[in-house]
Amino acid sequence: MQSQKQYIYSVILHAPPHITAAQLLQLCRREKADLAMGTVYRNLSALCEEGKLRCIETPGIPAIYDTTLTPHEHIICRRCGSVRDVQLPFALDSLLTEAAGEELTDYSLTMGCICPSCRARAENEK
Amino acid sequence: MQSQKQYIYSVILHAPPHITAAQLLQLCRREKADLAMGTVYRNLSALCEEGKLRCIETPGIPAIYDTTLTPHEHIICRRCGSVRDVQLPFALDSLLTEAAGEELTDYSLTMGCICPSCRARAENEK
DNA sequence: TTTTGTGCAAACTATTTGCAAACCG
DNA sequence: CGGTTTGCAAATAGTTTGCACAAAA
Repeated sequence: MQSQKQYIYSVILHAPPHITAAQLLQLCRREKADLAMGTVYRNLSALCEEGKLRCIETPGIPAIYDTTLTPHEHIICRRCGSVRDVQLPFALDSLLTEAAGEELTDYSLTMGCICPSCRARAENEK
Repeated sequence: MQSQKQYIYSVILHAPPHITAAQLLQLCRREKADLAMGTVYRNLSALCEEGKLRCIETPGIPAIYDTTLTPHEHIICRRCGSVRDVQLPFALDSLLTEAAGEELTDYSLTMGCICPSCRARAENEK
């Protein structure tokens, strides 16, 4: 039998580009009804450590797993929760390292917005 | 009797500049043994909404409350958890807004490092 | 007396972990 | 057989909330 890790990886590759562990579990369970939450988390962590996934942790909301490995940041709609990639036209980590005056082990950045469609909906409701 | 909110505010003003709700509770309980955790959280939230405090939420670690209101970012030692302010020599929010191409409601940034004293300690243990 | 604040305990959410059974080589 | 992976359930951590009572206005 195919390992759950491989299976989970194949599912996430064909899923929307930003997905939470719970959403992924739901997707997987369509085919494998007895897949356990713990297994999903364990394997997602493993895949992150292998460098096959990125995990975006943002305060207050569930972690989002991302299959895009090239450097980019994220903007999330505070109303509907949708996530969009943002390419910065400069090397943020160098700027931060310089400003901090010491080596960084990591940094975490998330931007918040009200996305265009939520904004439009809000307009309509006025 | 003085409201707990005023009391909590006065304690945090004289406490170390970055403090968690749990640490603050401990401090407060030296004088007021029956202060409740829920009360601390409720009043810290209220003080934040009044703009008297900033709350720095970072994935994986308890929120840190900060009495410094001028714009700055934070770097945290991944080994000992100590927090230090970092002044950026540029306006990050403008850069981010421009890169995102839309208005931001907020952004959250935290840098991680191994602080000098932890680094020194690690050297010694080699 | 109507509103507001408080202590307590329980609830909540996302994630992690211990363990025994299942699987794989 | 012996190490690894899984499902399950319980544990964890930080924070929030419901509620009955106390305080204040």
